[in-house]
Amino acid sequence: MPASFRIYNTLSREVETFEPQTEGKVGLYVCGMTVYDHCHVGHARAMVVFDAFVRYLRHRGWDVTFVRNFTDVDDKIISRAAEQGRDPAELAQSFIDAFHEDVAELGLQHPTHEPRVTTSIDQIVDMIQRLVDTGHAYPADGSVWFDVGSDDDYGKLSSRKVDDQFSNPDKGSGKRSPADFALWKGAKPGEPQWESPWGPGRPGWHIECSAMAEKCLGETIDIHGGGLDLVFPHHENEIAQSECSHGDAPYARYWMHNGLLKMGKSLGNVINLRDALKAFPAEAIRLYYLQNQYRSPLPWDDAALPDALSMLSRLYEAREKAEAMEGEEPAEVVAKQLGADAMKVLELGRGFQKRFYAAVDHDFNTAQGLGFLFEVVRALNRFSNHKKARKRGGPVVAPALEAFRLVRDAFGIMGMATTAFHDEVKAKRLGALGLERSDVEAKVEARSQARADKDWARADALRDELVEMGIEVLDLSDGVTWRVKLASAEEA
RNA sequence: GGUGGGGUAGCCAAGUGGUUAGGCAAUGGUUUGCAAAACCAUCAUACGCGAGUUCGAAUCUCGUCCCCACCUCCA
Repeated sequence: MPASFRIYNTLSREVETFEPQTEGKVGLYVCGMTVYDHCHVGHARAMVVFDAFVRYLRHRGWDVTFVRNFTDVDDKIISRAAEQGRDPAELAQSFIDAFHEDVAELGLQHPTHEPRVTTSIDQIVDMIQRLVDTGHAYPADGSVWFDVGSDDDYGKLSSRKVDDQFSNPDKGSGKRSPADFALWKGAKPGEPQWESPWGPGRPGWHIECSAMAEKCLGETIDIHGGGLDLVFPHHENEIAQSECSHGDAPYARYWMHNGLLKMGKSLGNVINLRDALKAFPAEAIRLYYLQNQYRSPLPWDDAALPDALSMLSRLYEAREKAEAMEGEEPAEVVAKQLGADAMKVLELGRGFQKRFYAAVDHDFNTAQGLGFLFEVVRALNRFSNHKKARKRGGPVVAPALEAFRLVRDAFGIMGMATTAFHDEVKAKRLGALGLERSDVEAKVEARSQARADKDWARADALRDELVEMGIEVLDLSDGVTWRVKLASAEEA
């Protein structure tokens, strides 16, 4: 029996309790990429939000069918291909491959289905035919247009009135009304095209999602997701197409929209996901998105990923301390003997799951859920300062370790072994600063020798050189280690 | 102009009427050969402004001032 959750529904503008159509099952459709370029960090937010959402629902016992499409034929693909003298299909495929590489490194799970427009032409033509047959669409000059005036419900998702939005009539397109939109675009010479009852052409942008959703999930899907910028016109048009071709069946019961990243060409801060992944661990990028509520606009600047990496390091370092703790006694006994700090860790660790579920079940509030984890971390760090924590604290921190595992399963964060995490951070940060690991280690070793010789001046000079390079040296009680400074991250 | 969403301490940010959310930065302390890291303390009786409802409001109501997004391709 899956756990109940609540989610903000753009259709009602309220947080609602999710009611499945079929007991225990969730059908989720999320608008994917138009593959004319690399996935950037803005796309990645949507990818991560819905990936984590699916993970979480599955963790909570739901049987989720997750569909995310590719738009692999489109005006932008065609014009980009023309610019580069490439074949549009080849260009689209190359960016699909690149996307798969990028999101695999980002740690995304595969959707249940990943339909493409070019392999869904039959379903698209079929849906257009149904719309033409029922009087909701009309052919003109080799294209087919959706008749917005034929749909009384048009505008219900975006609360827009047709008259307000379209004051400038298009000329020469064959459209009856400026609000009408293309279902089928008549072929132009040299462009990709398919046969249809209305002549050769290709699908319009909106119809593909309606057709692919129907193909993979049936007439009514449980949750339709996508970026907030797609509400109008894309999702509004999807509703119109699907509901007019389905009779009474609603298209989607819940509409879930993620907020956008504050980035854009005008801000000059558009970063490709693969470039971000070169400089930062995937989990830091995931954490950056999930530490904010998914509906809020999210700032994007040079400090974003360094900050997220700081947070992530704090989590890994705390977990490492907890993992190192030993002991076999009953947790209560140890906690009582070691004092209030031990009691606090035990208490917060044991209470974590309930608080975490409560937060995330309420409109997928990952930020609050992670906030609770940081409370556990603070208590854990504090407890770890106790002399006897290392030898006897194991049972006390066991529930805290369970909390880390829960976050790993639910969000796909904290999934690495500690050493692997530190290695990845070093490799990526050194790469970003243009440093060789062997050079850094040689200098660190030289400094250790100077320290052993009590040549403090030389040791400090070497340390200054390292700091200058962007490396900070940590003299811990059990040895010397080093890390790449995060504050010097300028290139992200 | 239309539609929607916001304004919470130095910055980011959660908050589902009533117990210190959280993160980052800064300053002081513990620690250290000196640092760093970690921990502790402070900045924090914060909620745009003005009224109202309530025993009690960041949270509800009304008014008001700003900001942002979308309305053209966008995640």
